[in-house]
Amino acid sequence: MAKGITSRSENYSQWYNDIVIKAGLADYSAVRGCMVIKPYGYAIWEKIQRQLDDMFKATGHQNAYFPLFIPKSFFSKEADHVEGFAKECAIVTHYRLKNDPAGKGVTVDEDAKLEEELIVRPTSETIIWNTYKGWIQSYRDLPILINQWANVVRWEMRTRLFLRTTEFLWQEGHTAHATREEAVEETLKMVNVYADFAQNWMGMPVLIGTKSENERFAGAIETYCIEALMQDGKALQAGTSHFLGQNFAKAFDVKYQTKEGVLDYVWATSWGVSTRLMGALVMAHSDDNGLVLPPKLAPTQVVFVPIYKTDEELSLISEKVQELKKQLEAKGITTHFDNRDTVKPGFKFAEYELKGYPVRIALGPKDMEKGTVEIARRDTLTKEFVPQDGVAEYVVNLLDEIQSNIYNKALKFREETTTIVDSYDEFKRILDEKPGFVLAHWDGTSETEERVKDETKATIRCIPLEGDNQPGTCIFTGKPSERRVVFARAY
RNA sequence: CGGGGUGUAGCGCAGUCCGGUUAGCGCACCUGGUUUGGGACCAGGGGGUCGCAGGUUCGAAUCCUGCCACCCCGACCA
Repeated sequence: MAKGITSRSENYSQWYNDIVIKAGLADYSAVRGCMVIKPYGYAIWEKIQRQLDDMFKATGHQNAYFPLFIPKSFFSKEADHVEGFAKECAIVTHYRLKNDPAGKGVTVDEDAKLEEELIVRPTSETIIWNTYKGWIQSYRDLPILINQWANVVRWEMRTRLFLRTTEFLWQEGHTAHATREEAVEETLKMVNVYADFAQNWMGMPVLIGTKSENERFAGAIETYCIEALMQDGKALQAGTSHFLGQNFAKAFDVKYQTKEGVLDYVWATSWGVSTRLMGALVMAHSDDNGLVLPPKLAPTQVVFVPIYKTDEELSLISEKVQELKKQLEAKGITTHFDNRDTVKPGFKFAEYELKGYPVRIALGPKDMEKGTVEIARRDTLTKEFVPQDGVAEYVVNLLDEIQSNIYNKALKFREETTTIVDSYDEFKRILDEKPGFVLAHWDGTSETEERVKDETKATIRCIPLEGDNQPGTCIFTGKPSERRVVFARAY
C-alpha cells in the first residue's frame, strides 16, 4: 500500500479523500465547501472536456456563454424549478464595499443595495430561456443546439471533493426544438453520448435509464441519466439529460410560428455532466496504491524512469529514451521522461503509481546491456521486460489492453454486485450484506419510494431502458409492477 | 440545522486531565557527503502570535469565560 493512503476496505471515504489530495488532483480551499483543482487534476478535466466537446460538436452543437448572474425575477418563473433550487442559492445583494468605521478592514456598504437581487446560477435554464425568447420567431430559427462550459454554485449543506462542492465546473446543453419528438430524440441522443463517453473513455460501465418522479430534475417532464457503481457498492449519478417539454417555453413565453402559420410553444431539453466525473473516475478504478487512470484520459500515458549510477550511464540512457519517446509520440502517445536526479527511482515508481500513469518504462544499465526495457502497467501492477526494438508496438497494444481491462474489471464488479430480489426482507438484507445495484419490482408510486428510502436509505437510481422488462409485484406493497427498477444507496 | 470531534511549524501528531527550564516528535524543507533496479542513509540547519479575545496566577499550550474556524455523522443534493 502507498504511504499515507488509507486502505480502501478500511475507510472508503478516507481512502477517496487521500487519493484526491495525495495524487494532486484537488484540495480543500479557504472557502467553505469549495475546492481548488490543482494542475494535475485540471489536466485530466481538460482531457474530459476536450473529448466531450468533440462529441457535442459531432452531434451538431455549438458552444456559447451566458451570464453568471440571474435576476431573481427570472428564477421564479417556473414553479417546479424554483421549488427545486430555492434552498441552495447564493444571492448577491450589494455591489460595493467600504472601509469599516470600526477600523477592521472592509464592510458591506449598505447604501449599495441592489434593487433586484442577483442569483449566482445553480443552473442556467432561466437566463438561457429568457435569452432564447429573443432568438426564436419562426420554425426556421429551430432547432437551437447550444452547450455552455461554465461554473455553477449550489449551497449544499455537506460537500465532498469533486462529488459535491459548493462551486463546480460543468457543461450544460440547452436546446430548443419545434416538435416534441425532436426534443425527446435529442434528450435520448445526449444521454447516449454520456454513456458512450463513460464507457469508452472513462472505462466506467453505466446503466441508462429514466428517473422516478422523486429524483427527476426540477422542471423536467422526464430525466434520463447514466448511473455508475462505485467500488464500495454505492451508486453515483454521473450525468443527466432532461426532456423539459414546454415548461420553460411557457414560463418565458417562447413561441414560434409553424409552417402553417400557427403560434406554438417551443420544446426544450437540457443536459449536463460535471467535475463529479472526476470523482467517479477516482472511485471506479483506483486502488490502495493510488489513482488508476484509463489511458484515454491520462494526461501523460507513459513515463520513462532512468536508473543509473554515473553521468555516463545517464547520458547513454537518455539518448535511448529520446529515441523511444519519439517513436511513441509518432504513434500519438503522450510521454514524459523523468530525469530528475533529486529523487531515487523507487520514489518515482511510487509517485507515478499514486498519480495513476498507465504505463511506466524503466531503463537501466542492465537493459542497455541486454537491449530491453522494463515495462510496468498500472492497472495490474505487473512488470515485463520487452526488447527495445518492439517498444512502440508493444505500448500501443498495451494501452488498448489497459483501457479495456479496467472497463471489464469494473463491469465484472458491477455484475457481481447486482442482485435480483423478490421480497422486501431480502432487499434489506442485500443492501447491508452485498451493497450494489438491487433489481426489484416497484409499484411506481412516490409514496412507496419515499418509504423505502426512509427505511433503508436506498433510492431508485433509474428505471433502466433495457434489460428485464417483465411485470411482477412490488416488493413493498405487493401491488402490480410494470418492470424491475434499480435500487441502491447513492452518493 | 441537530449529534460528535478537532484547532500546537508546510503536513500528520504528542504534550492539556494534574500550570513550572529555552514547546517536542515524525514526514517535508535547506546545506554537505555517501547513495540510486521499489518510497535511501549520516551529520548539521531553518521554520511556532500553541485558533481568537478576555480573565485567574509570581508563572498559562495547559485552568475559567466568551467567540471563531474546520472536520465527521445525519437531513438536502450533479
